[in-house]
Amino acid sequence: MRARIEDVARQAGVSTKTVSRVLNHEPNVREQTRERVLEVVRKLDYRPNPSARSLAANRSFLIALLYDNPSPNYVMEIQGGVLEACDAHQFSMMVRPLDSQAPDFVATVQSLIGQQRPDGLILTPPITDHPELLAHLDQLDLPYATVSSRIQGSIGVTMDETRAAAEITSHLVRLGHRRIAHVIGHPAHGGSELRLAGYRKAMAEAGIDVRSEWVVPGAFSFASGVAAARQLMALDSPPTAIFAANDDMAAGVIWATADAGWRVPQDLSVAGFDDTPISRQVWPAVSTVRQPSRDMGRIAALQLLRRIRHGEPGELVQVPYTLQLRDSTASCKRDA
Amino acid sequence: MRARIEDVARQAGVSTKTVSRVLNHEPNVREQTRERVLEVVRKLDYRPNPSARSLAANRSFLIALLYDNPSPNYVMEIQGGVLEACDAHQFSMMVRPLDSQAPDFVATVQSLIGQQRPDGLILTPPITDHPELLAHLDQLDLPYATVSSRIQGSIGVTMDETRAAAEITSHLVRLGHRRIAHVIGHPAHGGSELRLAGYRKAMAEAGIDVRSEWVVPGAFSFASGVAAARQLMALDSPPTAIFAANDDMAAGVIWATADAGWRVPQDLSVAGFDDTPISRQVWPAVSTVRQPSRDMGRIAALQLLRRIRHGEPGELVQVPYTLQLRDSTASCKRDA
DNA sequence: GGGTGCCTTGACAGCGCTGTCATGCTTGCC
DNA sequence: GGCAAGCATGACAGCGCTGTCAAGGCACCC
Repeated sequence: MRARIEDVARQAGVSTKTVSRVLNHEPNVREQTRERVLEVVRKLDYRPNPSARSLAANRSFLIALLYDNPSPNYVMEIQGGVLEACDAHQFSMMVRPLDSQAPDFVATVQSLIGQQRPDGLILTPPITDHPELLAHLDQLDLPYATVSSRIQGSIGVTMDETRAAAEITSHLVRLGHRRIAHVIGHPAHGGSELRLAGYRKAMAEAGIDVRSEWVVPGAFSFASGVAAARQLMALDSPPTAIFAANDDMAAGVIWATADAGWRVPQDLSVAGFDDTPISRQVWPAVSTVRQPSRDMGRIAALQLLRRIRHGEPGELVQVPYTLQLRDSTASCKRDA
Repeated sequence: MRARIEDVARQAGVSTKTVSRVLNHEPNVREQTRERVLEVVRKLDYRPNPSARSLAANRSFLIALLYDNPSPNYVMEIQGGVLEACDAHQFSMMVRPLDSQAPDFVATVQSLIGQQRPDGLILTPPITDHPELLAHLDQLDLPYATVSSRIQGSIGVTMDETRAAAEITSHLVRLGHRRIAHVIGHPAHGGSELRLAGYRKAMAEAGIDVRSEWVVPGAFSFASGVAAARQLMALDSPPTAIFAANDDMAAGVIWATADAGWRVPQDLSVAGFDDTPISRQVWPAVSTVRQPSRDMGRIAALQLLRRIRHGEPGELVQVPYTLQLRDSTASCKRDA
């Protein structure tokens, strides 16, 4: 049978409550007592029973990571970061794939909360952009942190997507491109607008008029990249560069151009966003914007835990991005 | 305040124990009583407190999914399947990324078990092939299910990888190829051997002698596919087809050939294994073997739950594969 | 009619922790 | 020296459920 708190208490010559104090880093324990307890804990390899702890403390020590199927790569990275933070704070993590477009979305989340009773939630895009859910959570007074979103008053982690999108667009301009198209992301995803705004900003700064046919809708999927590329290649005066709002779509664009016999980057430059593995696994490798997804997961979880554990307000941390310039972008040949 | 079992019992006019019986599908409850209880449960939207349940029942109602970073795509699929099964049985799932090569691997798992106390484990490759861990789990008498492995006496789910590998190799033979190379998977992964065996079997059946330089080591990564392809292309008489033991490596092979100016499938046919999204996201799309990963996750979890919940032995279920023939394989041109 | 055995139900203890509150001890200060 | 204030610690109840065991009710049989 495994050790219980009572065994530790007896061997250390203190009450169970004192052991509990030591284990939960509560104040007002003499240093000498603390050490004695910790020694017995080590000796017996004592681990508190999480169920008993949760029951008595009326908290689950659990946070839930909610996602709605952006790329598996992205989710796995975030998940890894969140787990890292949870481990460091004796919390556990549960994951929940969801369909944020479903009519019963909020009810589904509500049911999940009712069953598993997490102490807090981590929301990833596009779930971060679901006002009805956020309102519901606020009403329940259930803390949540958002990843990569700029919800007013929210805590979590964010990135300046607009500036990043502008920067990679400017990179294309500097290479000599003028006819630069943009494939928009999924409309339910707040990042789509921000990236589009960045594209427009950079184009405006370069003094280039954006023709309406250069801006085509996408859905963050490989397939939508293929469709967008076909549409753009069919224009009378096709673009010489395409900035897709994520890597999957950029890979789709490259696939479609290869399928049509175009060469990248000679005939067309292609840029993506996110630096997911797929950006390195197509040929040529895609120039893109790297966001530190794993760190973002970790930071979001840490902000949430600060809030849950210590009642601190928590903040919205902005993380840096970096341009990853690879082989899919080059100076403009076709117009030369 | 949320409803407790006592509230349900009072309103239904029964004891708490009877409510407990109904909720846990225990036998010997009169039908009429059961219905009355369930009605009150619905009315009050009662959900048992998982911590109290675990504490009293001395079980965690938790299963742990252990993985060591094969592709994120694969893990996400398995994870989705396992979650599905858990949801259907009121269990929860925790996930755990691990490094199965680390010296303290077994100790890490042990510590995880000690802390979270899962009622069972789901092992995914290559963790399924770690004899020391399996021995340890048997000794602890902690049930586990394996995915895609053929451990004697284990429960879970498997696929006939050897036959699948033989079949896709035969497909290349039928296209007219004779110089067919194979890129082996990661050596710690049991599937690598099985796929290699299938390749050899098909070659033998076709009466083709396998030259030793055609069989090159890989590691299931995109980069290892690139390296293997470069090695094979440098041969005096390079192969006309390459069967890589997974899709990531097949994508790497295609990348390397494009980089070297070879055309697929005109100059070289390439086949993969697994049917992960990457197989459709490179150009040309890769011919591969599809295994129903999500179903496999679900089935493995179901077998494990049968064992945990009902003490049934559980079995090793074999699932079917299908060949996905796409554009990366074609009849042999170079030798014609 | 009475005994046997099964079905159905309930009383109650207790799972292993933490919150509350009380207690004794130390320290600092006038 | 005496008193207030704060620190360190422990006793105890109770979190919400399930396991155990006992008991009552009922059907069925000889």
